[in-house]
Amino acid sequence: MTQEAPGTPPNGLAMASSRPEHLTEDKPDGSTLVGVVQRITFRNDANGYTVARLAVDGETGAVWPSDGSLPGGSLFGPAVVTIVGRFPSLAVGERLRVWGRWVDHPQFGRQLEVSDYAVVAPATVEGIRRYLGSGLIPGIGPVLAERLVAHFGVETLHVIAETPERLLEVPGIGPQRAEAIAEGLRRHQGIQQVMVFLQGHGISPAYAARIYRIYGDDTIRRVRENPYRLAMDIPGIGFKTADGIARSLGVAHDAPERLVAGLHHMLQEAAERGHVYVSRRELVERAGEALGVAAEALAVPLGRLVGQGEDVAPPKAVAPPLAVAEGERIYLSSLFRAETGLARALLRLTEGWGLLRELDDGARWQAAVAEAEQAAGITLSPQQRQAVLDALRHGVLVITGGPGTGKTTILRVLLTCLERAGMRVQLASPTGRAAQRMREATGRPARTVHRLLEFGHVEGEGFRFQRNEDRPLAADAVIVDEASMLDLPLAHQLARAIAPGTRLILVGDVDQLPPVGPGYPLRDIIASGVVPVARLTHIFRQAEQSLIVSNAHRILRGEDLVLNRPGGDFFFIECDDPEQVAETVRELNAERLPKYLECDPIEDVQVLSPMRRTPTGSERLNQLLQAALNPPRGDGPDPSGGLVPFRAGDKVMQTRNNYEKAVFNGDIGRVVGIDPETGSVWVKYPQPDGPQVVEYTAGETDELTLAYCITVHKSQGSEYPAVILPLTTQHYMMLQRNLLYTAVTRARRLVVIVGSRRALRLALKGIREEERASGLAERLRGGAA
DNA sequence: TCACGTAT
Repeated sequence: MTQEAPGTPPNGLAMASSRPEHLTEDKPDGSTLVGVVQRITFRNDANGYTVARLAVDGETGAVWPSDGSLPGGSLFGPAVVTIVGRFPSLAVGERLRVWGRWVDHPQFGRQLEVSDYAVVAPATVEGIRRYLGSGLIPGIGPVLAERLVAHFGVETLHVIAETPERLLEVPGIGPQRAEAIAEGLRRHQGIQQVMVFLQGHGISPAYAARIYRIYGDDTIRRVRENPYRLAMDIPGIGFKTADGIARSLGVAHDAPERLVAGLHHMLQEAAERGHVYVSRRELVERAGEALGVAAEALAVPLGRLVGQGEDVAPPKAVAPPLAVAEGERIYLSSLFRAETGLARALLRLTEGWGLLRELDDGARWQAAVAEAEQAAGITLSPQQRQAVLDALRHGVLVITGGPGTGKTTILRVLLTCLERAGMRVQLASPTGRAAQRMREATGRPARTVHRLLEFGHVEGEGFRFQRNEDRPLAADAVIVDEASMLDLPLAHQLARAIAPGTRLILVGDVDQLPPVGPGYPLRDIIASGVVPVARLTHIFRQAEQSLIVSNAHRILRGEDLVLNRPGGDFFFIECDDPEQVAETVRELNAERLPKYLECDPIEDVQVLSPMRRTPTGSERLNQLLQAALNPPRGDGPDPSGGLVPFRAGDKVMQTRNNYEKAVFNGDIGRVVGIDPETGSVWVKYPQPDGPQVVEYTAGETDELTLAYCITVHKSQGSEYPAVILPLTTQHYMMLQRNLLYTAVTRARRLVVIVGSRRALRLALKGIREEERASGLAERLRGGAA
């Protein structure tokens, strides 16, 4: 005999309210049952799909199959039925009310397909014991559950929820334990309720859990209030998901919050493509199309997005507007702040230095440079010497030039000069690997810009940069290499952390690939004409007649390339079929190039692909090249039994910075050993002071990928004797001048492009190239912020 | 599912 708690039980455990509220108590077309979960037969944690056995209560208004047949059980005992459906979390012992439809499964017989369910308070001692002991409630296991139930009986749940202090009556439970138990139960019930609600609107359990972690018990209220907040607050949920939830909640197609969120989403999408702002007209047109509303309907929402027109909806809280309108340009607020802040900081850094230049005829520094050259055993060209002098005499300087123009040489002399003058210098770069190269080139410590600015977790504030105008970097000069990789937000963080009086020197090649994030500050700073720029054009490294060098310049100008000159260093093999391209790449790498250059096919040849996927992408080519260049030895089974995805001898690349191992994203090495027992892998990396062998445990090998072929993006900042570049029209999206330029300039001795003429032409024309919208150059010229 | 960086 069971008694279902009448109405809403005193402890609030009956969870009728946990059901999506749009559902009525009984569905006319289905069945409803109440029972205790006996056993979980099957469960898929990824989507919550569960098959369980439910021991059905006697008189709870159960609706049985209309043909009168009893599903399972007997006429006399409690019926045990199979229920099937999606349950975000379910524990043995839980008491459920389920709604659903009877189906006859060919293999498993009659079962209830559950469309909705609610957790009901377990009302029997046994039910409560099983529920609490299920392990689903943090802090309570079977033993403790037993003790609690033995003491409080059917009142147990009521006691925990309402008068947790009474838990102290149970021997062995102290105040802390009592608190933990109450909290555990409350939390579990909260999660249950939220899970059911979110599930009802088509959100996967994984996301539901994430949402609950952030919104807590406030979840249902907040999601109902404005589902579009999810897109902003929950990582991984974008506008599209939020829009789906909104639709399910019945939010109108032209509801103001939908349109505001849609506009915001368009701005974010533009930022992902590198744009700092979007013109009002383009924003409204594109958003109108995407949202399926007339452009005119967006005028008011746009006003609300930029913080105007509070009359539309009274502000609920004093939240800063998401966007800023400046004339016809609409910015995301964060990017507007970054752009104006960067301009202001740079202008402030350049101020006051003019006076120094006038007072100082430069003689003092000229002498210092000459001394430094001597000390370093380097003779600079006049162009290079001028760059060093400019760096010493200006607040901000850009040094830009392509590969081989001597940026590293300048860096060394400049550093010597500054240090001899007793100045403190800080070296940094946007990537860990570039910082590592800087360390090697200068013999001085160099860090990522993030580490320089002490990016890290601050209690109660999340992640942020801890160096800023209030706590600037202690240095007389900050030198940043590979500055083309700085995006607008990072450049802003950097500039604001530099005190007036500290020199900022940005070194980079502005023709390489644009940064990952929005904006292209190095390009804009140069274009503004406000900051002195030292342009290095003279190429020392490669012979004048090198086609690699001259073709690199042709690429930048969009001109046709000079190809296949006998004895030359720049070849094009025409090939239209992607499969044939892949085969040609393999043959070149494995056979022809090693012979032609008398070099090692793995160490000295690097295949670069514009993409990862496609038949000529890095993933496929890696498989092909691994088989060709490092075939399995012997024909026995893989000695590691498939535990290790690599073979001894494989060329591999580290894919994220690992300071503990001192290996950085983009480092390439060779597998020198594998332990088939433990799955450990040893990789040898070349280092200036001799190769280093690094151990990876089985769990760490996911930091590595095969590197016979890598993407052009990953190759940025590296050089190789020979480069092979597959180029097909399947790479359409990626065919840009910067990409071709970057790929080609990675090669010291030889470049071979394999692909279609059309693809090459597309890349030269930069057909897909989109100028990044940015107002930084104008702002710098305007002199104001 | 274009590609790419940083941080715990």
